[in-house]
Amino acid sequence: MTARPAAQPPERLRRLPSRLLTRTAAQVQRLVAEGLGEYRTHHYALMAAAAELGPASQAALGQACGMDRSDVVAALDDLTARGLVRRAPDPADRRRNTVVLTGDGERALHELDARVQEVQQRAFSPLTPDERAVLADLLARVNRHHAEAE
Amino acid sequence: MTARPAAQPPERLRRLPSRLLTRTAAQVQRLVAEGLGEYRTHHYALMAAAAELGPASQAALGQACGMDRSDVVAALDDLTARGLVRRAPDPADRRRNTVVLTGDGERALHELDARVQEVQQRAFSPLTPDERAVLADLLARVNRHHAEAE
DNA sequence: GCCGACTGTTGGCAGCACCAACGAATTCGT
DNA sequence: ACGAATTCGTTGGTGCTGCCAACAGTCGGC
Repeated sequence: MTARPAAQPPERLRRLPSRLLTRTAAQVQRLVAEGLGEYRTHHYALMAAAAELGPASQAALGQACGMDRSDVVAALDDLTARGLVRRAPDPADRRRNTVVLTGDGERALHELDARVQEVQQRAFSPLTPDERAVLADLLARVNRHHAEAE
Repeated sequence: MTARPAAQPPERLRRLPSRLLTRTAAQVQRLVAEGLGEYRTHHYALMAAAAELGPASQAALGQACGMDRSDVVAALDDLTARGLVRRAPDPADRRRNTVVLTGDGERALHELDARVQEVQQRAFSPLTPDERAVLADLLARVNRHHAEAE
């Protein structure tokens, strides 16, 4: 070993809040992905939305999850293929598909809920409960500020 | 207008710290990307590393920026094509390329520094300076925790 | 001198976030 | 009532970021 210079990130990057934010998000996202196993975040988001909204159109689900219509299609294709969700044309508005969670879908969602909660613990384990709350609050305010501006 | 149901995200997602983190990061990242204009974050990171490390190998730059060797190659290809960086074989170790910032590169970096700083202001504008410091500290601790575990 | 490790390079993949266009269906404006 | 504008699902792309595998050339330790 030739006495590595420690390879510290450049000063400008180390002090850059946006970088800290995106890199930490990437680390946590990686943990989440591992926790979700065979599912993607899109799958979990849509199942959660379907469970809470009840029968809803794809557009409604997409809007609730903040995802693009085309990505909703792809994710629902996966979920229907696994029998976790049913897509049926809405008789009241034939443009729409009514999406509902199947029994298997509900079971899968509960399972994922557990896995996701477990990951939250590990992801933010360096912080006390109070600190986690502070972090969530600060992030929520930043998030909201940028979301409000459409 | 037909009284939109507000399309609030599902409860489970709204309360999910990891989601808050990743979505906020995405919002901020978008601002950064706009601020960087014709450059990517990789470009800025590498130029910053090159400026602070002085003449260095691609491997050293990549390690400093936490990016993959292959991505370093691609980004440096862009930067050399724009004349912002020079790649020369290291006579002391012919495996390596010595990378240095050109005059144009330094000027471009200064310009980007300014743009990036301006973006930080806008990105975290809902927070007071104290709160920004708290946020940075919390993120840094989470970040460090996951980084230490290799 | 050999073998293992490192370097740059190529080429690939996955996830997430987008965007454009299209046909079918519905709603709005008048 | 009827044409225009809008909505919905779908298809098929794009870009950025973060990876990984393989390979040839080079170097270091033994």
